[in-house]
This record gives sequence, structure tokens and C-alpha cells, in this order.
Amino acid sequence: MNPKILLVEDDKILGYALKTYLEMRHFQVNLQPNGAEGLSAFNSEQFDLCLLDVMMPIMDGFTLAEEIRKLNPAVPVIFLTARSMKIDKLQGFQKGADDYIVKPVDEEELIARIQAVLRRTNPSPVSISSYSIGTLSFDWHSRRLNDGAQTVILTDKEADLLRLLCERKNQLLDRKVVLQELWGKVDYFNRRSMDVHMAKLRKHLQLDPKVTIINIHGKGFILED
Amino acid sequence: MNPKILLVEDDKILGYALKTYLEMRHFQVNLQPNGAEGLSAFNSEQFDLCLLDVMMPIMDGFTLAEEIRKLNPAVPVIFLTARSMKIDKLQGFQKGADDYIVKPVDEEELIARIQAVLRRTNPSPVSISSYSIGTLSFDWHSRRLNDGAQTVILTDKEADLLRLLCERKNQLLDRKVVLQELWGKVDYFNRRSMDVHMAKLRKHLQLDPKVTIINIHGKGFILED
DNA sequence: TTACTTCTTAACTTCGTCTTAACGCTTTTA
DNA sequence: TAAAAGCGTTAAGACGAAGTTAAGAAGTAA
Repeated sequence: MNPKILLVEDDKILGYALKTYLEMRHFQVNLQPNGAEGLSAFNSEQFDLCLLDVMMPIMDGFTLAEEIRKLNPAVPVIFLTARSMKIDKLQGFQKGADDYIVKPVDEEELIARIQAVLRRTNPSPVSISSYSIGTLSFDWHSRRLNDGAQTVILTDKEADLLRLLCERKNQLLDRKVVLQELWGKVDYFNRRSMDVHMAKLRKHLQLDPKVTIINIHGKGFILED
Repeated sequence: MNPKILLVEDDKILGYALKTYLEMRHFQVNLQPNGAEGLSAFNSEQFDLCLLDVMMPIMDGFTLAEEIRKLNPAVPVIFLTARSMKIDKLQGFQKGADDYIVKPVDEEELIARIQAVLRRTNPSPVSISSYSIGTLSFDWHSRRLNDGAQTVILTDKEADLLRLLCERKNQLLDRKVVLQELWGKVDYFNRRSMDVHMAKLRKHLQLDPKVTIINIHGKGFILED
């Protein structure tokens, strides 16, 4: 499904132009003429991204962004600002903007920025499936763990587990997160099952002696390389 | 702990100026003069963010960014580009830039963009879990206390205790507050238990000789650095 | 069917953490 | 100054968490 964008822009001509352009580039766009209506639109639908003009009547972009953050801090926000607007620009970032675009809008740049923000926020479904761990490389799709010399083919669960670890390499991966993601439920048996898989993964990862999965007692695991 | 930035810039004057400015703003900066050395620096340390000049001898910024992504796709990249460079700019985004800055660099804007990118990539806006104590860094979430050289993994209670101390660094932390927060009850045994944990913490904190936990008789403790 | 793979369950072992106890030193109080 | 209370420290034990191996169970392919 194409990403859904909430566009709030009071300038009708620019607003319509942007909407048309974004739709041409396969985004779904909901255009609203001011902050108040933008907010109520945000209330009634799910969006993947908000594109907000800063200078607007009724409710300005920054205030709207604050309201949006209160409702759902996960949805990224990009501001549209006038070229001169330097101080406001900074305030905008302070209030949790993910990016901003200076008017007049360069359409290609806009697309690029939107895609960059979406890539970061939605670890996309097509997504990265190749990871490097020390000297090893791991491809989640083909479930191969590669040494340079030899290749080990992991099982489904092992691969899923390793992917989670890779996504938080050198950071704590919480046990509960794993159980919720891969088993859907946190109970004693799933926990034990996970430990078994972890043991198998450790064995596979011995291909590179520097790679280890360390345990944080009572919390989770860290994949270190 | 302050964010660690890998800065790769071949212009020595600009590079040094940026490094100085960023350090003034409490970032840790590793400055490298070209792509090759930038890559090897990236290999040997963990960074929170990379700031790469696009036009460089030996290895240009885009190529470097690609190599960096291969090693760790989670680390955000910001490019430094010349004003005119439009097509390259877009290529940069395609190759996974998180943002770019047009030269000549506006320092405040640079800081704002860095902070924006870091806020997005570092997942915990809710509760701060990273503290610095003297030369040490402590991450409550993963319970790691870091020296630069070595890392000690604390236990749950130790980590909780250290967090409380950090939150009131160089101020009195009342015994009763600790007991109420971490044990839920103030009695003789909990008090003794806390003292045991305190002793262990002191031992860990010997990593930096300047850091001490001093006792205020009958009142509580002060973490000094 | 048999052979094979993968995941779960079980059982046993090892390890880590927290509490409790003990002892000695320091500070406060009577 | 003596007694009491507060604190630093080490060690031992209990308990739960995690590592490990192997035996079922369930599914898949030949």
C-alpha cells in the first residue's frame, strides 16, 4: 500500500500542486487548508507522514505538530517553511520535526526527503535483509550465514532471531520484544524455546570468534561484534 | 553519554572548524581527512552519526556512505555538499543519506539537523537512559558502564541505584528515597542490602578514580565526579 | 510408508543476583 | 568515654534465570 500523507497548506494553488505531484508519485494525499482541519483529519485517519506548512491561519504548523505528537509521536512530520525563516526553523526542529523543506519547493527534493524519512520510520517491508556481523554476512531472505569460506543455512526461527539481533546490533534486545515478535506470546515455554534457538545461533556464530551474543540477566541479549 | 560523530572532510580548515564547533556543542568528534581513513575509523569504533563531505579524494562521500551502510545500516549519515550539486544530492539520498547540509555550513542549522536525525534514530525520547560520570558513560537500559576501554555489565539493582545517583549527581540522594524507590519499603534488611549494592557500585566506579560515592552520615549519598 | 527437518518440551546443569549474616570501623549520642 | 547506631565490606546460601542436550511432536518430501 502506498504511503498516506497528510498535507496541510493554506495556499490553495501550492497545496493543489503539491497534492497532484505527490499523487503522481504514488502517494495518497489528504489536503487540508488549515491547522484545525488538519488536526481533525489526523484524528480520523491513519497517516504515514505529515507535511505541514508553518505559516497558516487558525493554527500554525508548529502548534499542529505539537498536537499531532501528543496524539501519535511515531508519525513523522516535515515542515514547509519560507526561505527566510531561520529562527522558526530551529523552533520547529525543537518541537520534533523530522525534516523541513524550504519554499519554493523543489519537487524532487521533496520526494527524496519524504522517502528518506519514511525509510527511517517504517523499517520498510521490502527492507534491508542483508546484515554484516563481524566478518560474517547474513542474508535474512535466503537465511544464509556466510563466512567467506563456508555458508550455513539457518532455520526459519534462527534467521528471524538473528535478524532481530542484527537490527539492534550492539544494543540491548529485550527478551519480551523477541517473544512478542516471534512467538506472539510471553510464557515459560516460549522463553525456553527461545533459549534453545539462542544456543543454536551461538553455535553458528562461532564462525567468527569475535562475534558473541551476551546475555543481560533478566533483560535480554546483545549481539556484539 | 554525548553522541559520537564521525566527521570526514578533506578541507583541513573547514574540518577543524567543524570539529571544534561540534565539540563546543558537546559532541564527540572523530575527524578523518578522507574516505579511506573514514572507513577504517568507522570499522574500529561505534558512532552515532556520520557527517561526510561529498567531494573528497581517494573515496568520495557517497561511496563511503555505501560502505558504511554495508557495515551498519542503522547509523545515520548526513552529507556536506556544494550549493550547486543538485543531481548528486538526489543520488546521495538514494544511497541512504538521512539528510544533507549545503555549504557554506550554517552552524546552527547543522546542530539542528544533527539533533533531529539523532532524535529519530535513538529510540528513547521518553526517558533518558544515558548518563556520563567523569570519564565514564553509563547506559541504564542495557546496564552497561563504559570506560572507553572496558565495559562492565551491572546487575539490575546496581543499575537502578546508579541511575538514581546519576539523576542527582553531585547532590544528596536520600537513603529513604532510594529504599522507597527500589525496595518499596524502608527496613533494616533493605538498608543493609542497599549498602551491599553501594559497595559493589563503588568497586565498579573505580574505573575512573575521580568518581566517588560519598556518604552523608544518617542522610544519604552523593555521587561526585 | 520412511527419512528428514524443524520446533517444542523436558530435564539437568551452570551461572548470576539478591539477601542475609558477620565483623570491623566510624560517627553520633548519652 | 562508653554505648549505640550507622556504614563498609566480604562471604555464604537460596533462588531464579539461562545454557545445554536430548527426546518427542509435527510437518514435509521422496
